[in-house]
Amino acid sequence: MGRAAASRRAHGGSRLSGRAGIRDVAAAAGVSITTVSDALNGKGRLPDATRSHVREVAQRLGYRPSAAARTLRTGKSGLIGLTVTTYGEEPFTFTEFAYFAEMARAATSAALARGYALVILPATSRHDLWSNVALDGTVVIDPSDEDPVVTELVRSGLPVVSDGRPAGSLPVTAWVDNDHEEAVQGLLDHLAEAGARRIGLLTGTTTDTYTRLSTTAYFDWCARVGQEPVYETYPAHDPCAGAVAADRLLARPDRPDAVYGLFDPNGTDLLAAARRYGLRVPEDLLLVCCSESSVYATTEPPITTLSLKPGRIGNTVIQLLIDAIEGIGQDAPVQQVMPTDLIVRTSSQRRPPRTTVSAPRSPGPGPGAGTD
Amino acid sequence: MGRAAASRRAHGGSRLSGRAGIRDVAAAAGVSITTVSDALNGKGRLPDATRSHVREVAQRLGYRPSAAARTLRTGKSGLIGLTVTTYGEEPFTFTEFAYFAEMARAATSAALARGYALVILPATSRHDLWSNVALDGTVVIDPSDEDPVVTELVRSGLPVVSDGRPAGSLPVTAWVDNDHEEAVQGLLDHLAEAGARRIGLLTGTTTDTYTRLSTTAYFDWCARVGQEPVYETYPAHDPCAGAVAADRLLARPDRPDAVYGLFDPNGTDLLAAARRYGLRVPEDLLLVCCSESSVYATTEPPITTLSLKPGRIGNTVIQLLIDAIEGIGQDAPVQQVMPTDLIVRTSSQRRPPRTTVSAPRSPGPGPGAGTD
DNA sequence: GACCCCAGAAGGCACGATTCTGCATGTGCG
DNA sequence: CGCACATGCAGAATCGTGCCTTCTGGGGTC
Repeated sequence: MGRAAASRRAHGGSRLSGRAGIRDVAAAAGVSITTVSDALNGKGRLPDATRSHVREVAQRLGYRPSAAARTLRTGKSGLIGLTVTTYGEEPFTFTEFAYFAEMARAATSAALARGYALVILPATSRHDLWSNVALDGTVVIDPSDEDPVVTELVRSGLPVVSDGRPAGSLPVTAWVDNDHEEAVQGLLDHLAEAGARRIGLLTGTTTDTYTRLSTTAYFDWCARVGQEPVYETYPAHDPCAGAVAADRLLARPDRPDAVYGLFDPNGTDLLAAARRYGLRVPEDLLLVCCSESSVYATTEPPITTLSLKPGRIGNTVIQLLIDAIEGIGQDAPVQQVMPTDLIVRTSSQRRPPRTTVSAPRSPGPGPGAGTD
Repeated sequence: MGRAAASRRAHGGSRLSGRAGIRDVAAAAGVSITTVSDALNGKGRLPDATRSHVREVAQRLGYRPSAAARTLRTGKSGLIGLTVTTYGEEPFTFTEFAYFAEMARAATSAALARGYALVILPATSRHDLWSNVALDGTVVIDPSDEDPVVTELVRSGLPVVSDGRPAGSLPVTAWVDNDHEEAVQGLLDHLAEAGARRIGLLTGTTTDTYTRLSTTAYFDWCARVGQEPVYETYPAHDPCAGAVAADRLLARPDRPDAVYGLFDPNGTDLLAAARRYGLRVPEDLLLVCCSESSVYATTEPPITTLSLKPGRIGNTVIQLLIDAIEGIGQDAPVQQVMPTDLIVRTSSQRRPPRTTVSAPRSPGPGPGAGTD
């Protein structure tokens, strides 16, 4: 008892710390600390009268439980890491493309709805930073081959869900990805149906799975239909290099009559290159690029885009991760393949469906904000 | 002593908890907990031999200090909230525009360099979420009038630095903003010099300071040069409404011969509207919009943009916030105004500087990734 | 020889919440 | 009337680390 009394005296009520603690609430409500905790968390067996009384006192004192103390005790922080792999030497290319922005938006929203918050953590950050924040789990976007950070995370026992198939044998808890093979094949079929005889590819030099799978699918399709591959590569993190590569592709002697660009800015790059060479789109050149940007609805001409539906991916990734954190649905499949969406516009149709230009951003199945 | 022994026995070494704690390191190194803590944090007075020995043992055991315990003890979590105000009823429009993306990128990078991580927290999230994460400070992007979340944060004693002047008398710790008056006036002068007689404005219905200051600057400029204001407003969070408003503006009987669009997508919107009405850019219509997107370098024609330099803003905001958190430089000015950058392209020049189209994305003073 | 000083290391409290254990008090039933 | 049982609540251990305080020798000085 002597120790308890000394301890209480040392606290000195709510004078020392600016904010009210659970002890202050207990004292003000005339109950014990246990009762306050139980009343606020709905845990113990208390009559409604006590419960509401405690809640009211806590509200009046402006009591906010300490996140650090709760995390220390329960072992759960309610924080999810959002790891963005950096490309090359670039300091941090988060949201370089609209994909990341939309994916992060959906992930944040989904996490918030289940009571979690997202912490942005680039993969290149030093390890001491990772240990400086208590995470319940991590989302990894496009993990590269044998990412040391991911390996470290998994070894420390944290659930890790990746956006994109993990390369190599990265032991992630679960992953979500698009069906890139089907997407590329369907898109190439679409171009061939529109009259393309030789389809070119603008792709990247990076080794992430998206680039590799899409490029492989292109080669497979070429082999199947008996076309010689026509492609140019460039480091995807360098926007200037993309414009140069687009130029190279259209300057080739075996110039393609249709091009698919793997990265977001390729659409405008290819359009500018086509103008330089006097190629009309879609009459002389069919164009498709993978992008989430809405600018391609209003370019001249509007450009057909392949949407990876990053919103749906971000949402799914978060659901899987939180399920793993909370230990529910462990028997569910740990990998999930999601469809893509080809938004057909003028640039990939030899005969435009209408001669007059359509109304601006018609409310049809356009690139509207699909929040599902 | 009896209590200590019982306590140590209850722990049972590193069996119970999967990860090694500081006690395990102390036991393995044959020293006390205090010595381990001092050795790893470089705090006490220890010979280098002991220090390196402890470090080696900790390394061998894979010891990672508990972030929660450290936060509880020190009161500092190393986490900074990144608050994004939501527009209207939209669930969460984070990175709707390239501005947010670039600003968040720079802020993340700057915070990381000083040992902090960013937590994404929409302003509409319920209060219980805010108390669920221990923050050392918060960045608020474009706080609206008397934002309840900001008021709550400031009252809880946390440093709050806002991107954009706080509306009303929001008592933020510091703020950073562009010189919007000067930017708009300089831009309108530029258009007038290019031959514009009647300059229109495409602006928003929201009450954030950016919109208000820019619109006011437009009205002031009009009053000064004796031009009747010609403007259309629309809810900035709705991309479709932007296209419609652009259409409205060009359909007016007093059609302007130059337009400034306050928001990122306005450039393509106005370009599309001009095409619909058969207006040539820049011959019949001069165009400028505020945007950080690089697509305007390759549109037909390339569009002059006003860059707010979000990277610099994000970096400055973080520096100010961390300075306030760590209590250094309190006598420094708590508000900082930063210049903007007008990137002049074809759309605002009556006489293009060269008759031939320039090379793609020339390495000149273009919208390159200025990371400073 | 007594005294002080100081490097080096250990002891133990406290951060603020959760939660297990357990006591006191009503209530139903044999 | 007594025992089993549910209810309402308090005490105290505990999470893992930081740091304030204390202890212990060994060497130097008067």
